[in-house]
Amino acid sequence: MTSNFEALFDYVQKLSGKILSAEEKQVFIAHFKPKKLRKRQYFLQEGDICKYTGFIVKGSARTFTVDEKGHEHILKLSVENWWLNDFESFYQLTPSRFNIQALEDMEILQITNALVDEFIKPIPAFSAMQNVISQNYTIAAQKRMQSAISHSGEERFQELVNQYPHFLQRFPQNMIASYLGLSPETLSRIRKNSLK
Amino acid sequence: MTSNFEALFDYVQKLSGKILSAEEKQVFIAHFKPKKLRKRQYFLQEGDICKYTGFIVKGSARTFTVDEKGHEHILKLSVENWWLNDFESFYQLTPSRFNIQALEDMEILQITNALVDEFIKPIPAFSAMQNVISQNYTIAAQKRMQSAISHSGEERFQELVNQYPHFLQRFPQNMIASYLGLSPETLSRIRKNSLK
DNA sequence: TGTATTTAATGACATAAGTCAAGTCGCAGC
DNA sequence: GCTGCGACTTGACTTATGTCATTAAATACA
Repeated sequence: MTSNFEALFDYVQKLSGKILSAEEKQVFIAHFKPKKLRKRQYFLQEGDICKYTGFIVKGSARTFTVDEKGHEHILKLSVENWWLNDFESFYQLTPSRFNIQALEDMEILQITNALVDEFIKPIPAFSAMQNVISQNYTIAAQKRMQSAISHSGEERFQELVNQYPHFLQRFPQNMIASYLGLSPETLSRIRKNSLK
Repeated sequence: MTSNFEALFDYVQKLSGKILSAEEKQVFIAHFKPKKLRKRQYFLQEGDICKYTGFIVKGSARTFTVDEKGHEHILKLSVENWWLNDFESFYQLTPSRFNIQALEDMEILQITNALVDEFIKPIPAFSAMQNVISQNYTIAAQKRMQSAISHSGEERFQELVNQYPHFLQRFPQNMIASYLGLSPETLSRIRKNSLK
């Protein structure tokens, strides 16, 4: 049962560059709760407050909105060793504008904001990890934004192929299209043309 | 001369919710260097390493890239009480992919990464401020990204009008267009149509 | 294995946005 | 007070992308 946690420990240690003591690991085990989600099950629904943040041990999920016309727009695709939450709702305890749904059966380790603050943040490796994540995230967000305002759909697709090649195997093409801000038909045509 | 620093002190105190002691203020004054930039002058050029981060006391700037066709794309517009830097280049000391140029005459307070780490980060109010900024930035980046993949040019323009109304007075329309990922002609037509 | 559901491809057409060129306006600098 | 440049608008046209409808293929699952 504890084996679930190895992925989390490895991840924290790798990103922080610090080793977790046996006592610190026990603190993680005491407060993170293992949870399973079935494919299609919702981790969060629009309008709800994101009470938990989850570390993804296995499986994948999408974060998306639904517009007035009923079209879904995927903001984030999440896989193993990423965190699952709506950052804004989780930290500010405000109703979320997003839905988060499992795309495959998932195993996560989840915890509330209050417990993070009280027990987990004081662990130096964890707060160091948070700083690294925050820095990486900022850089990635900037790149994605630059791509969005500067590049065509075809260019954005090529960048995704280069940056996350495994996404193509793992997610249906219509999800990829939505993530890129394209219609499924357009992505289908882009792929057809780029086979030359 | 010290009056320059009041804006910075106010900003740090407001965001962190902590008061700066007289000694801490002296640490800021000792390490941040006032610098003036003339309109059109570059704070950073593509390919250079962003050695400094600057707090904007007065004036404004744009962060942009130039693509193969010679078109400029504005990623960021920065005004008073914002920080001026390329985050990625500044923290990782890698050559920047961006240009940063003054749009008006500017007064900034600048400092190197090394000096921040050694003298400024240890000030509790400053590191608290950094956490708040990082959180706000992440939320803002997520909203902007959602907008980019979900909304039309017209909708993105309306969001900008609501969120940063003063930008319209302050920046030429072609800069706004570039920030929104639109051609100047398209933005001109959007404005014309939305006058109904 | 057969059947239902999801996903992908494609054609025909509509709409959004970009491009190029021309012309106007306003203003900074000589 | 000129002059020239930058900013904005507008029209004509092109290109990219979206929409709708249909069919085919892949997949889930009973």
